[in-house]
Amino acid sequence: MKRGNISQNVIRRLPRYMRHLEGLDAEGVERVSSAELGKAMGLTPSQIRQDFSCFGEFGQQGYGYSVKILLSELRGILGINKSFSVILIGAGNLGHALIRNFGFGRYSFRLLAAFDVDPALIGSEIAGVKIFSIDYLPEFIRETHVDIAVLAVPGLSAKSIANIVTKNGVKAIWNFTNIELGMDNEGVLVEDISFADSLLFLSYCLSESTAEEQE
Amino acid sequence: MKRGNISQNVIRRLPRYMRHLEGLDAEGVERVSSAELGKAMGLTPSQIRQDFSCFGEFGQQGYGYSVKILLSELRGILGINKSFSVILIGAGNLGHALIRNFGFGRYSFRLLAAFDVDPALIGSEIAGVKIFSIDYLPEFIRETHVDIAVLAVPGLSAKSIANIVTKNGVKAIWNFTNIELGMDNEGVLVEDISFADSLLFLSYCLSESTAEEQE
DNA sequence: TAGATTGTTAATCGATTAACAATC
DNA sequence: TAGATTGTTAATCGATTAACAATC
Repeated sequence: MKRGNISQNVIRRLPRYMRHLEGLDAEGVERVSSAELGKAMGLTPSQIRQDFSCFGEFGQQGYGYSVKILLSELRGILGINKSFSVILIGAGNLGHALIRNFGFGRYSFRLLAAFDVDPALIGSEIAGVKIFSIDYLPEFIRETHVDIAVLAVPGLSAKSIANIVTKNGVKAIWNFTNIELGMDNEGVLVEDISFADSLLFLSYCLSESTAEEQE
Repeated sequence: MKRGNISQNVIRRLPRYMRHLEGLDAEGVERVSSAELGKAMGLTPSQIRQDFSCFGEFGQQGYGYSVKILLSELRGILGINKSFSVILIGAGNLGHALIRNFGFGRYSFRLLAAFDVDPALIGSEIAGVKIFSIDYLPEFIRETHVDIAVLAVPGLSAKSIANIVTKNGVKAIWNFTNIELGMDNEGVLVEDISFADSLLFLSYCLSESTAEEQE
């Protein structure tokens, strides 16, 4: 499987493809063409075929794609079969929401533990996930293989915790704080979820559309 | 201000510019050149100047940009001075997190009210925000101008609630559910925050980088 | 004035779309 | 076989980068 210079645009579309195909699979649909999928998702058939062809030949001329086969290929490409291990740092409201409602297991992520500074939380359990003191974090990471650390802490502690986890060998950070960690921690992958950026995009669009109405 | 065909790429960079400039402003920095800003953000000076020039001429030759002026221009462009009104639907863990920790007020969003189905929550207040029964939602929207509805409900009720809010005149939906609303509700803006898509992107990158090591 | 840096035009690069031979 | 649809190559379109005159 020789690849590595596939554009981010393509990769960011893969989870969407997967979700749509899961939907079709759940409905009992067995085959789908790039034309049908494109119509449902608002993409051109060309783009869909180009995207898939970055990774292999998953379809059949004259037939289309088998939903189940394509789904299983996409799962493989996205690394779902690797069952990456995850720890959560910060068990506040957002941390609770992630543990209880996100469903790490749905895509085979293994949520091993959560960490917090609050003595009222330490030692307790949420939906089967134990909450440890953050003091125990470095030791835990050294003793246990952790792929991904979820940062759901206040912005102020983001940088110091990012340092702790990267120093102790975590490979990736899923960053919910509004602090950009990118530059400092070379070698670690960082994926930001910025609520503010997302809402401000909406704000821009609203602002534009109301401005048009007044013209 | 004649514009309207500015690419999404540009617009999605604007909040990042704003945050960096807020940082500089807080440090007391008064001026910044596109070269300095580019270095700090990992962008080319050319791109930064191109981006800004979509909206006007905010700099001075030989000097650069006044941090305060640029910041205020960006705020204007993003619609922050319009103080858009927001309601939150779903006051579970994620809803709590948004009310308590997100800080709608920081960018002048006015969070008017929250809605939920849980009788234990209805009538209570979180950080000054009242929680109403979801039965009251249509009436509330008709009586009060609501720009943005935040959907922090379980996926199953996403579509029906999206219909309710759009029918009653809400202009935009900030969608935290894993349901894509785009196609159905024509005329309403939808911005998705998909936790799963974001984590799966990380999963892909991790998967690739571990594959490389084994070569 | 000389140096610096913008705003903008032109050049390059990459991503999307269209077309079509291959083939199920 | 005939019809349909892929995978891929070529064409187009758009976004980023480079260059430079304008000017503070």
